[in-house]
Formats: sequence, C-alpha cells, structure tokens
Amino acid sequence: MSAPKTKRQQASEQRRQAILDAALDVFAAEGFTAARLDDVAAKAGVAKGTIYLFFKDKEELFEQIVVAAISPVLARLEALAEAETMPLDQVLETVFAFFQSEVIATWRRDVIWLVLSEGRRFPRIAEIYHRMVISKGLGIIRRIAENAYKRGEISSDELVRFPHLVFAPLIMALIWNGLFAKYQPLDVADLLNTHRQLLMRTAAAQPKED
Amino acid sequence: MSAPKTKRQQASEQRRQAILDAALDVFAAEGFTAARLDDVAAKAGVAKGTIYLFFKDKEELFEQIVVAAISPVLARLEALAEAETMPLDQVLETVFAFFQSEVIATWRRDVIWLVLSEGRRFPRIAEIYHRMVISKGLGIIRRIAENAYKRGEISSDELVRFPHLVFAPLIMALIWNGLFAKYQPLDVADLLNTHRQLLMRTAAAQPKED
Amino acid sequence: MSAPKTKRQQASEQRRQAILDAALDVFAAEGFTAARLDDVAAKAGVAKGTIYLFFKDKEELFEQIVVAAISPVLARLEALAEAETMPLDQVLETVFAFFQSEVIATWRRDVIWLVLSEGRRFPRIAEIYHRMVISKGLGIIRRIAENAYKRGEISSDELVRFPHLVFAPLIMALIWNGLFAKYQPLDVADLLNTHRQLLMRTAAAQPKED
Amino acid sequence: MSAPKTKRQQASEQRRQAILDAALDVFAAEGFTAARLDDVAAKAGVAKGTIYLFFKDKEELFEQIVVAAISPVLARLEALAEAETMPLDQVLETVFAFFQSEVIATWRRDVIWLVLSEGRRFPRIAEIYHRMVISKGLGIIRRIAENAYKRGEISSDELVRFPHLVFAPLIMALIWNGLFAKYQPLDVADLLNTHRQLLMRTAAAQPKED
DNA sequence: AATGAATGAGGCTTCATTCAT
DNA sequence: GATGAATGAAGCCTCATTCAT
Repeated sequence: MSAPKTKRQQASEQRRQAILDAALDVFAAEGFTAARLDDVAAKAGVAKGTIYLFFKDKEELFEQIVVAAISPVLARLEALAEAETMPLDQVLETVFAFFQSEVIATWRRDVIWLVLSEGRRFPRIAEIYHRMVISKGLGIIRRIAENAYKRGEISSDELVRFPHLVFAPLIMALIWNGLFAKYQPLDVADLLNTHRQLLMRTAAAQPKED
Repeated sequence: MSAPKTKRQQASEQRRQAILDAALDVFAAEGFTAARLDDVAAKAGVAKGTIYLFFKDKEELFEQIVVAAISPVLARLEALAEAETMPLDQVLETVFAFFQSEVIATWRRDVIWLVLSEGRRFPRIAEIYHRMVISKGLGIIRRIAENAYKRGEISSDELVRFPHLVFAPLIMALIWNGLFAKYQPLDVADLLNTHRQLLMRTAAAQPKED
Repeated sequence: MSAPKTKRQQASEQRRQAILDAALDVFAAEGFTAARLDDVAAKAGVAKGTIYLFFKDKEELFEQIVVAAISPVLARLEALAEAETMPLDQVLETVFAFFQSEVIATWRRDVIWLVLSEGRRFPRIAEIYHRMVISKGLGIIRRIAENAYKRGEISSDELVRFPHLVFAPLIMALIWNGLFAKYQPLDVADLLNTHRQLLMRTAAAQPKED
Repeated sequence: MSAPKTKRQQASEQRRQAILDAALDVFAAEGFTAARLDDVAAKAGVAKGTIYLFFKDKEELFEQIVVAAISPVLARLEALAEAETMPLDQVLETVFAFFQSEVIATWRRDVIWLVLSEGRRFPRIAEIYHRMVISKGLGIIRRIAENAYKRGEISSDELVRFPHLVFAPLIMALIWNGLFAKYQPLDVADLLNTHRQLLMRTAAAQPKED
C-alpha cells in the first residue's frame, strides 16, 4: 500500500532517500548550523532546489533524518520485546553485540551523535527520539529485568528501577570513540563484557531467597 | 607568580574573564557555529572588538572557554588524588555528591555539554579535555580501585581495567537531564546511589580469595 | 473569422483564456516581479509548463494580459464614437456611469492598475495601451467636445484642447479607491456628478457668442 | 536638539541619507520587488551590510524612503496653510507652479510614483502618505475654497465638497509624463492653466447672490 | 498536447573580522 | 586600550524556465 508503483514515484523516493543519506553525513560531520545544503545537494547528486521539493526547510530536513533513521530501529526493538522471558544474560549479550556491530560501527552512530549534540536546540528531535526509541528500549529492558528478578535470576531490583544503568556504558563507549579514541583507544568489546559480568555477578552473588 | 599587579592588569583580567563567562553561556546555548559574538560581547558588557584583543578569533575563544573552565577542576582532581587510600565506597560517595551539586547543577555542566557536542569538530578541545580531565580522573579512580582491590575491599579488577564504568552513569544522567528530563524526569540521586550499590555489592559479595 | 473550429482548438483557447484570467488576478495583486507563475497555473487549473505552450515567457504573458483585456474595451469605444453628435452632457453621463459600473468595480480596474504600476518598466504595455485605448478615447471625447463647442453647447474650447480633463477625476477616483478608501472613503458617484456639473456649468454659463 | 554633533554622527547621518537617495532611485526605477539592495548599496557607495545598520530589512528601507521624502513637503504644506485667505486663483497658481517646478521635474515625482505603484501592496505606506500629505493637502484646499466661497469668489461649493478635483489633473499629468509622453507629449503648463481657467470661470460666471 | 519534477541563478540577510577614532 | 561602524563573503531559499514522460 505504501509501495511506490510507477517509475516516477520510485525515482522520487530514491532521490528523497539519497538526500537523507547525504544530509546525515553532512549534518553529522558539521552540526546543524554549520552544515551547508549545497554540500548535501552535491553529495546526494541533486540540485539545491530539489531538496525543497521534499523538505520545507533545513530544519525539517534535519528532523526527517532522525525520523527516517528511527523506523528501522523500531523493528529491532519489537523483536527484542518478544524476548521478554529470555535469560537476562543472554539478552544483554545480544543487545551489546548488536550495539557493537550495528550501531557503533555504522551510520546509526551518527544519528545518535546528532541527537546528542543538537537535541537540546531541537526539542522536537529529542522528544521524538525519546518517545520512539529511548522510552521503548528502557521499557523492554525493564520488563526483561523484572522477569529475571521474579525468576530469581538476579538478586535485586536495581535494573528494574533503573534500566538506564544497562545502557550507560554503551552511550559512554560511543562518546569515547567519537572524542577520545584517537588519544586513548578503548576496547569496547572488553568494556561491554566487563560491564555485563559486573551486572550479572551481582545477580549470581546474591540468589534471591525470600 | 601569575598574579596581576597593576590595576590595569587586573581590569584587563576581569574583562577577559567576563568574556569567557559570557561566551560559555552563549556557546553552550547555541553551539559554536550558531553562537554570535555580538551576543557574547553584549552579555560580557564589552564591545565586539574587545573580544579580539584577548582572542585571535572565534575558535580560539571557544578553546579558551574550555581551558579556563578546566583549571579549577584540576584542583579538585588533585585533592581526590590525595585520597588514594580512602575506601572506594567513600570515594564514590564523595565523587557522586560533587557531581550532583557542583557539576550537573552549575556551569560545569555546560562545559561538558560543549565538549560533548562540539568535541568531534574541534579535536583540540577533545584532546585538551582528555589530557587534562578525563585521563587524570580515570587514572585516579583506577589507582583507588587498585588499592581497594589489593586490600580486598572489592573482589574483582573490573574497575581497575575499566574505571570508565564508574563514570558512565554520571554522563548518562547529564545527557538525560539535558535532553529527556522534560518528557520523563530522572531521579539522579537515586540513580547514582543505585549505581554505587551495584558496584559495591559486587565487591562485598565475592571477597577476594586467590 | 478567428472562431476556433475543432473541439481541440476550442479547449486550447479556453485554456489560454483561463491562464490570462488567472494571470490578471495574480499580477494585479502582486505586481509583475512578485507574481509567481506557480500561482497563476494553480489558479488557472493548469500545470506550470502549460503556460509556456501559450506564452514565450513571463513578460509576454504580462503583455498579453493587457492586450487581451483591451479588445473588449475597443468595442465600447467604437460605440461611443458613433455618438459624436450626442449632447456632451449625455455623453459624460454615459461614460461616467460606465466607468463606475464596468470599470471601477470589475477586473477592468485591475488592468488599469497594472498599466499604471508597471507601465514605466514595460514601455511596450504603455505604448499599446496608449495607442489602442488612451489616444482613441481622448480623440473621441475631443471630437464630441468639438461638436458641442461648434453647436454652442459649451462656451470654450478647453475640453477640445485637453479632453484629458474629462478623465482626470476618473483616474483619481480609481487610485483613491485602491490606496486611500480604507482611511477615508470617497463617494465616487457624487464626485463624478460634481465633476460633470462643474464641466457643464462652465458651458451653460457662457453661451458662445462669436 | 536633533542636530548631530560629532563627526561620527554626521558621517552616519550622511550615509543614511545616501542610502535613502540611492534607494529612491533604484526602487522608483525597478519597483520594490525587482529592486536589488546590491544596486542600492553600490549607488550609495556603501557595502551591502551597511544598509542593515540603518534599516531592519528591505521593507523598512522602502517605508523610510517615503517617510523621509514627506518631511520636507510638510513644511510647504504648512506654508500653504497660512494662506487660507489668499484668493483661490492665486493659490491655484502657486500650487500648480510648485507642482511643475518642484514635483514633476524632481525626485518628488519618483516618491509619488512609488506610492502609486506599490501603495496597494504596502498599506503602511499608503496610510502614511494619506495621513501626512493627502488629507492635509485636501484639508487646506478645502478651507481655502470654503473661504473663497464665503467671500463670493466662487459661486458653488463643489471644491469645498471635493477639493480632490483640484488635484486630479496634477496626478494625471504626472502619470501621463511617466507613461505616455514618449508617444504623445503633453504640455503640462498649458493643461494646468486651462484647468485653472475652467475652475475659475465657473466661479466668475455665477457670482454668489444669496 | 500537457504535465510537474528538476534545475540553478540570483537575492536578502547574517555575522566574523577589521580598523579608524 | 576600547570601541562599534563598516565590510563583504557566504548561506538559505525562491522561482522562472526546461524537458523527460
């Protein structure tokens, strides 16, 4: 139903996507204000005016970058939500692996950087990202942790109250790679394994006994 | 040694500081590119040209904001370094309290946001911040953790290898407050207490036995 | 003689006219430069490219608006020319009534406004309008006045030498309505009656005696 | 009190005036939309940015052209207002002479053209011009006509009710010169003399007798 | 013939930087 | 030193015109 039929529509959709791809590159590299739409157009292989056939102005283009980037992530979250009864340790392993291979090493990283660095000046973007990604992701991990807690897999409700703690080292790793890796490399795989051990050892150490 | 002598020198130093204070406000609010030197000058109560008496250009002003903001922090770090043998739990309590009262609620928060959001485009700033703050802070925590580990206060070397894990929730709290608090408040005190419990329970649970 | 034969030709002529009608609206409202052909096309119910099937460019479209608008007026002038021996007073009454009901209250007003406001920058338009409307109209009134003068209906040759004086209050009324009526309404009927009385009393007062 | 004192202030005022002069030229020649601020700046001998030190944007510059042009005219109107008891014929002669030498042949003509051709799209300008020039001028002529009528100098109250009729041929002459003089010259002096005779013969013809 | 997506030149406006006072 | 008026390069956005469908 939303699949474009005619060649015209297909070509148009391809152009739109090319602009979004180029814009993500340029905006991530330069930031919203310093990014030049000339560069976006050049990188997308279209004329300047073409951008305005799809987006009202620079700001809407920026928002749509984030919106467009979120959609595919949502599918992943849905899949994760299915795993509510999976062992916590296994969930963490899956999530951390996904983060390393599919986020920190790909264009998804750039989207997060954009939200991080421009979100305060574009509350709409922060709001969208929170509503569609953050709150959902936290909710899923919270439910998984809750189940693990009830099963006695973990001994305390810390992650139930603050699922944020699961993600903190992920976002830190992403920031470190962006800012400091040049001066002091960080073994993200090791970091995240250690983080997981830390979370899980806590669990194993104090088996629930009530 | 660096104390200004004459009144003129003092007045000059005050102007310089007023510009830096104003610039921190404006740059943090708008980002480097969107920040207008007109606004900085107005907020500092000086003429636009005066800025150029102290700073070569906009970029140098930006760098000096960070440099100037770091100096006072260094003193804190030195003090913390003295505490190498303090119990880890107590160190964490001190550090987290400082973070809540002196970072997340003050202009220091803005400095961190600037490094976060502009650091990738201004490697010199990232480099300075890493060299003067990050690596020192991590080093101190690592040594404290190492001592605690040797004393048997904690049961594993995780924090020795990745002292980053101590700070991850701090940076996450700061980001959350900047981006998402409007939509979903976060009890930072509770979060950090929980984080500390999590770190320390690990320690207590498995007394070192090798 | 110029009647389109085939249905296709008729449809084409209708499109052309629709474009001209729309263009008159848009150009009158915005002026030549600010008028957007997008708006013209939308209002005419055609695609933008269609305009270029009938008119070489924006400027030619503008010219043709005026040309097309003039043709129907010419018929009126012809009719008036037949009335060369009609009493001057009656002619004025007829002309002024026509002006009030058929010019100042209709799209003809817009044509005049276009000529007024853009004529200096588009001499071709001024020239066309002068040749086809102004000079003819003035000539007719001059001849009528001349006849009236010869008959002794009016006592002086002022209107023979300057038939412009008959029209001056008309154009002034049109301008006033366009610019100042909002701030100070003008009773055009009263104005024109007064104007006519003024012209005719002159006539009646001094019967020709040579 | 409003005289600039320092050299700086004088130079600034001169620049402002140079910009206004240049802008009148360019706007009158091209119309508001087609006028290019680049051209204004070049003609005024300043940089583009300098315009924005004095005027918020193109539209404010446009308004200020008219406002600045009106001020000197006001003095003339005041002087005319003093002449309330002067014989009507003499007033008309004075006004018409002024119009020929000081309006139709100078930059004042351009101001009127601007009001004429752009006033509908810039109601503020029409409003200003009406309030400061039109209504005042009409009021003065009305009072002068009223006095003449009371004195019996003119036999009817037509000009009291519609002082507009005095000015109609003036505006017509201005328009003619702008649009049609190339194709058919107009002897403005003769036209205005004839107009005056027409107005005054009416008066003489029917001496007031009540 | 008719369409409307695509183009890219051009204009308004901003703002970092300079420099005469 | 301090000022702030002046500069002009640069960027966003519009819109007349073209052309593949």
